[in-house]
Amino acid sequence: MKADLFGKVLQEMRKERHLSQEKLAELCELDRTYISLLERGLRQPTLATLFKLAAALEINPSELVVRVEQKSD
Amino acid sequence: MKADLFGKVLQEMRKERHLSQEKLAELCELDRTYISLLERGLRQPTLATLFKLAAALEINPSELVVRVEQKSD
DNA sequence: GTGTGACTTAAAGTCCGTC
DNA sequence: CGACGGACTTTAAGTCACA
Repeated sequence: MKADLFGKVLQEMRKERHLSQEKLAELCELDRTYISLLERGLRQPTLATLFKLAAALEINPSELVVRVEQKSD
Repeated sequence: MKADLFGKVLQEMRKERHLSQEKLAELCELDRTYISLLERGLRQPTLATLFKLAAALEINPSELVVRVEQKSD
């Protein structure tokens, strides 16, 4: 599992929903720049952060993980 | 999402496979005491750790998360 | 609207051990 | 075999000024 896979998935999901990093950050109550760090693969989320992000994206946390798995192939 | 849900799922999955904490730790190259901390809900895994654990349990990472989601209900 | 570096604090994760 | 503790190192969490 490459370190930046999650970030790419996150960015894709965010853009599919036409959200800015700023707006997403607001929705999940995280810092804008932290979203940026995640998308660039400079941070790996904890499970708790994954759940927050999934909630903001209105998706099941497991669905987010599925997308990461698919990218692993 | 309660803090100890993941730990319970992890312990269930481990026991289903008749693995000791020590053996699981060896399989995923994590510390023996850390598995214990996870199962007791005193630590939350990062995404990378989730993938390691899932690999050792021979399950998809997303399946692990699904189990956590189910417990949330 | 985002990238980036620097930073502090909290938590992840290790290693030693005892019971 | 697992709970638990202490001391430790590494990394995530969370924020900031600035480009």
